[in-house]
Amino acid sequence: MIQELKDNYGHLFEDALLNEINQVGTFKEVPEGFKMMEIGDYVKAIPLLVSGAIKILRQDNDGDELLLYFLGKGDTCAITLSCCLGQTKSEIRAIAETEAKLIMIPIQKMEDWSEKYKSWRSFVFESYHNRLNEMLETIDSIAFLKMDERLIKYLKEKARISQDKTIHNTHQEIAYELHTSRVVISRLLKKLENLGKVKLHRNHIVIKDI
Amino acid sequence: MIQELKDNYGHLFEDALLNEINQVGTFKEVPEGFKMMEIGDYVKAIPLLVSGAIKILRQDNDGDELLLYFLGKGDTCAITLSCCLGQTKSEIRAIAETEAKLIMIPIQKMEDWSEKYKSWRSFVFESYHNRLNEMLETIDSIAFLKMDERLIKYLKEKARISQDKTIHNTHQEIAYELHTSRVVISRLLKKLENLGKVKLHRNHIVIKDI
DNA sequence: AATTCTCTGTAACCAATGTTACTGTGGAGT
DNA sequence: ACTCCACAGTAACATTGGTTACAGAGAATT
Repeated sequence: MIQELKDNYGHLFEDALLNEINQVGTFKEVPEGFKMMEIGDYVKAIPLLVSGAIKILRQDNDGDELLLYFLGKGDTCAITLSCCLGQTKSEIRAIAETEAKLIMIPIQKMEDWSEKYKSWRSFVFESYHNRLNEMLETIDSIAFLKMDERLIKYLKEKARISQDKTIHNTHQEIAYELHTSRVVISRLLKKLENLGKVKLHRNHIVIKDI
Repeated sequence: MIQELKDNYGHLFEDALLNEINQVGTFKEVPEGFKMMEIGDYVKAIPLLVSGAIKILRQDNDGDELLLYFLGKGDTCAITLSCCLGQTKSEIRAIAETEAKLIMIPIQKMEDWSEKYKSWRSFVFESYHNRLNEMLETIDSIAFLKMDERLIKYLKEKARISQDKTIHNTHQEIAYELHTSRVVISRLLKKLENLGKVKLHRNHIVIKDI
């Protein structure tokens, strides 16, 4: 039995299912920044995240990016599930935000387990539920918040998901994820620094009190 | 057998399931503008839409609204499914965009059918898939499009879903759904009229060529 | 016909955000 | 030490969208 499997999903899945996962799943470790899925890719396996974090990005026709949300341990990617079932192309890009460990499940098992295991069905539905809610959160942020509020929310979320009060990104990188320009981010960050909420450095930002 | 059920879902569900739906489902007809679900409501039944259209709205803490998407015939509300399973409150508001006919399914059947019927599982997963994609579309619109493009998209979508080239709304109502102000909408609509794309009237807008 | 109300058109102004351009600075590499 | 380069700070300006204010046009009511 893969230890990480038991630790992270033991309370969710019944033993028979855990055993099956153990048999057909493959363990995978990816470094920070690893591109796990690109827009247009076909999905061949369902990832169960056991440690680390993954960021999910959307891109428009002009190549403009936007961060949708982060996945943490115990999460799976509902959009991936969705793609698997429909055999459709990915609509999103997934990149490892930190180094991450995953168990990959071949998609053929999906239908099989959905019939056999109540706990698997619950897990899949729960995942969809969580992801729909994340999407609603994202929509709220874009539609109802101003850029300064979005930036604060972004910094908080990033610190939470990576468990690190220091954000290791340039202003440009943050600008990409929030779909705005570098100058705007620099401007707002400087304001936050003047308010004592962050401390700015070259290539990283330390969160003080937000 | 409810005729609308067979017409709309006959090709999707196996006969045994159709029979069960027929037995436990209740037929419901609602007028245009009927509020089918409010934020904070608990969901007691899953709606299968057989005719008409429903709009799904999001609201922030200040009461500001935003249209998420429309549901058409053959659709069900994935957010509702999601709420049913988690027994959580609704995060959205649902209002009949046109008069609509529905079949309401008690939520207890959900788990039952998920185990028994492959076609039901497929339907549920398909619904989630569609709704996630609608949400992505919505995010694209808000994040990447300017207000004039969003307005055009909105008018098109509204005409399509109601099968009517005439939009029966005031500028104020459109402004609410796009989360902007009446003046902005009036301004942009007038531009579209000058371009020959629409014809403006009191209380309604005729789409010419967009 | 006079009154009232809602809807629309428009101007003037303001705030937020995006763009362009230039500067300085620290670190990496030579 | 010198050069190069990515990164950050900042000013000046443009654009988009939001706000306020007011006028006129229908439609409904009295």
